[in-house]
Amino acid sequence: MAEPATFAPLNEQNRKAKRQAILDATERVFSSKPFNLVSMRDIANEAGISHATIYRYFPDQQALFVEAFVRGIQDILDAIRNCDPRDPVQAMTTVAGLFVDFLFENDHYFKMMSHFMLHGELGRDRVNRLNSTVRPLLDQFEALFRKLGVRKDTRLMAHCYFSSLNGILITFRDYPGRSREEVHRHIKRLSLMTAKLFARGAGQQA
Amino acid sequence: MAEPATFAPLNEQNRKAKRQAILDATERVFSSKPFNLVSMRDIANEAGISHATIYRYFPDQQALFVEAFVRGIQDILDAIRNCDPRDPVQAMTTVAGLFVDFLFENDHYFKMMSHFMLHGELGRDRVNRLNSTVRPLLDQFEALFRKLGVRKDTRLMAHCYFSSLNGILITFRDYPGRSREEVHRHIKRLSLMTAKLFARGAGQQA
DNA sequence: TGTACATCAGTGAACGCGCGTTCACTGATGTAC
DNA sequence: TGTACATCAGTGAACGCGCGTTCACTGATGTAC
Repeated sequence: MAEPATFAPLNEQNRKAKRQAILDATERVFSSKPFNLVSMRDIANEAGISHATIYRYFPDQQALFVEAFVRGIQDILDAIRNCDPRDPVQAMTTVAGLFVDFLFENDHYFKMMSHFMLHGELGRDRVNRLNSTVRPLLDQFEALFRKLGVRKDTRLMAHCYFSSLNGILITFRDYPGRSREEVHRHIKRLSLMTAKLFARGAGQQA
Repeated sequence: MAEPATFAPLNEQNRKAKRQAILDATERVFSSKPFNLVSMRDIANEAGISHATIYRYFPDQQALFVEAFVRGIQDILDAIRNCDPRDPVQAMTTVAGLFVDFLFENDHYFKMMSHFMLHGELGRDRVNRLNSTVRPLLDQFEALFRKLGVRKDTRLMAHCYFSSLNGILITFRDYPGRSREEVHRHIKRLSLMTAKLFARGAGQQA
């Protein structure tokens, strides 16, 4: 009874490492092809395992995708969390830039997010998992508006700001006939314009 | 040579009517189930014809969907076009309300739009067809900003406004655990807040 | 140290499904003479 | 009016494909005695 206990955590570590390896592969596949064409076989192939093996680590495809998303956006969440809030007007545009840049460069996260948002067929638990992942971002936005002097409806404003940036990305990411750089510049311009608008509008409201 | 000419238009009319009937059926199916589950067989079934018949009227599924979308959003485009622009501040919120209400009630159009935006795999011609359908909306927005006194970057502002409203819809339409009415109220509140923000920000810029 | 046994990660093959699209064919309608 | 022919809308069956998931099995590793 004592010995198995010393082995269990080791196996558990092993399992975690394998899970991470599968998530790594998932991420790589996502960056290489359109979201809707990513299959379990692709991911297994990329990870160098059989596709059946994935089901030993994740109950189904949805769970795998949700985990990959949650893990993948931690970096940008941290970056935004660490944004210097002493000059809130400046911080508004910085945050917008970070958000938009990250989701433009790593557009598979964005596609996953949109996919989850558009297809409401996720189970309650998984929706909650996604929501609590995104919540810190809204908290951060809300804190900024408060620093800007807004006293009323700060949460709603955060919602507006968040969805505006989302909207810019989804609406203009496939501008036809424009190069990737042109699209990026356009998106960046729009998001900075929006950031200023919100910063100004918030200041005025206060 | 003379007789066939008198018959041809009649057949052409017939063809048009059939096309419309198929588009009607498409619309009905879209309202009844999630966008990604709509199949050619569903639509044929709803129209009371064989699924093979659809291919006599539309070259492929994409063309059918694009046509259904273009036809379907004409109503809302007209409604927004006829919006009284004499009080531009008021018009900003009215337009936002119309836009959001319509796309919330008829969310299949919204799903189609998002789908087209997310999957850049449409041919150039079809993307252009979609774009020129949406363009009047941007024109209308731009005109409003001009009325509000904005002189610079009016097109960019219209882009911001358009994508903000889009973003609200896509971000909050599947708020988990909220009733349809609650979600609608939330979306409405956010869009009016955004409209005010833009109206104010534009006025200030002027 | 050696042997019998249990566990379990990993797997290739197969299941079952639904899809968009095509094909060969039917039959009604209109044309030519 | 009658007959042979052309056209073409409409169709059910079938094609070909790819998917998520499951299953029965293998083989390596660790355990018990």
